[in-house]
Amino acid sequence: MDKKFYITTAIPYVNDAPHIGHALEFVQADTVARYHRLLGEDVTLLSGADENALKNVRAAEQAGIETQTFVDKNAKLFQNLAEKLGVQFDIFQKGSDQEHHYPSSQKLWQLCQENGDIYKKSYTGLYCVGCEAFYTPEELNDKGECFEHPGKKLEELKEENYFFKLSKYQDQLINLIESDQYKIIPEFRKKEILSFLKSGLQDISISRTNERAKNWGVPVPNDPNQRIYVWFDALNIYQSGIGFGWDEEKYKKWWPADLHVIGKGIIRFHAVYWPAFLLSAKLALPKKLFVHEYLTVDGQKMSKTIGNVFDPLPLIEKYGADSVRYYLLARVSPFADGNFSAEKFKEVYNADLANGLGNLVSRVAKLCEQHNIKASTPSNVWCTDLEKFMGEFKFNEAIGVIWQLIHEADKKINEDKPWELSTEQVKPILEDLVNIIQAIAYNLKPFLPETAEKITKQFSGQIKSGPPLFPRLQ
RNA sequence: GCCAGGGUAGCUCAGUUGGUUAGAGCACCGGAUUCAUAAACCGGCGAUCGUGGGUUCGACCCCCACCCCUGGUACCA
Repeated sequence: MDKKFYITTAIPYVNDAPHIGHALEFVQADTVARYHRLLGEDVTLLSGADENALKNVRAAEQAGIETQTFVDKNAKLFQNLAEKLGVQFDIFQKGSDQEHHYPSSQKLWQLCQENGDIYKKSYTGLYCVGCEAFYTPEELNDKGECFEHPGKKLEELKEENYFFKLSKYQDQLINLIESDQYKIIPEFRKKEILSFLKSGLQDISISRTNERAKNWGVPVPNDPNQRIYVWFDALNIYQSGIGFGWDEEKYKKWWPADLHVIGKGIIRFHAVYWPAFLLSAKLALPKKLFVHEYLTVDGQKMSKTIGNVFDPLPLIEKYGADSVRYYLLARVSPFADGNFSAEKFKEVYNADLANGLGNLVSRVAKLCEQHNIKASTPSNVWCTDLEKFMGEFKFNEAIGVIWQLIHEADKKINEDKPWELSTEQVKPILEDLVNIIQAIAYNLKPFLPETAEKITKQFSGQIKSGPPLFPRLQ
């Protein structure tokens, strides 16, 4: 039996189309998944759609269509983006899936309930009728009004909800995270969560009335008047997608998750709420949480009001999935906000892909063609330190190691000047270069799968020159 | 306000336990070359290391103050 590796992306809200930030996360997760497949592990990559959020209901209302139709349509946009990026989701679990996800989430609820961690309590908060949402005082302007509806007074509203005893798990969580039994990467995020945990936890509300939820979402077991609050069921997509509550065999095989990949904005839900729910239900905890940062566009945060939300699809159409993957993996730090700009993209494309990788492959292929070189069987070994960097999620450094090979090969060609030599003299030199190219192709597989495949094909059997992998842009 | 992490060449970043002229890639300029996508290779330009003090024989690296940026500071109901 191969070792299993279960990895997930975050489950995005589907109240809008995906943007370049989603592409970043998809590509990171896919790269890790592909890498583990190459290590010979049995891998499942799950993504999905958080469809039960009230945001979706409102967005559907605005669009004037049924909520279900709306989320189905948007979920497809995310799946389409993944496909266009060469990202292979083995499972895409929808939150509105009544056949599997509903009973699964209700099961989680019941397990927590059996353990005595769910209780009813009334919640009092400031409610904006216009937004149909509660706000905390900090979220309001200096007049105490919400920003969407200035001039409108907020109501103090009271509502009975089910609460989860988060406070009960404070010490256990601190221990689990401190000891890395649930490992949070990078370290500064771990510290941030620990300081949050140590500041003391309050219980959280995990249900809404039907009225507030607009009758949308997973019903609370044995209470027809309430729906499960979206975070409780959205997190459970990680389990409902692999059989929890509907296929125990499957669930047993894959759970716990070996890795959750998420953005910094939702770390609390994944580092605190999620493990607490699982502890309460007496289920195994995920092993690792990798937290990436955000992308800015032209140095600014993406926002609808600024109007700079960047759609990656046209970019993929024009330059190919691997060009976009390369930028996101090699030129965006995994642990710091990265920037995306069209100029920078073009610069990187020309310097690294066209002039670097593409040109090296072209020149070696041509020389091999001229001297009738046949490729030997590739040896498929990882570059020095690549495994180390991958273990630390340093995709940019891992790729840097591959590019080191490219530069060395280019340098060697210039020194050896194979074009001045006879076929007999040049043969060992070219064979050496072919080995290097094959090594580059193999190491590229997790990052640029399509390109790796092309090179592997070109450098097997009789080697011939071909069209440029990455045509230079003017 | 408090907590955490940052401010190093035009841009993105490296800089080990403080120690000779602070590094790399990209961009830019020049040389040389042709196997290659006017690509590769070689060389050059380019940093008072946020500011002001201090410790030390010696600090980008330690201490103090200040300025600026980012994230967190929860029933995101």
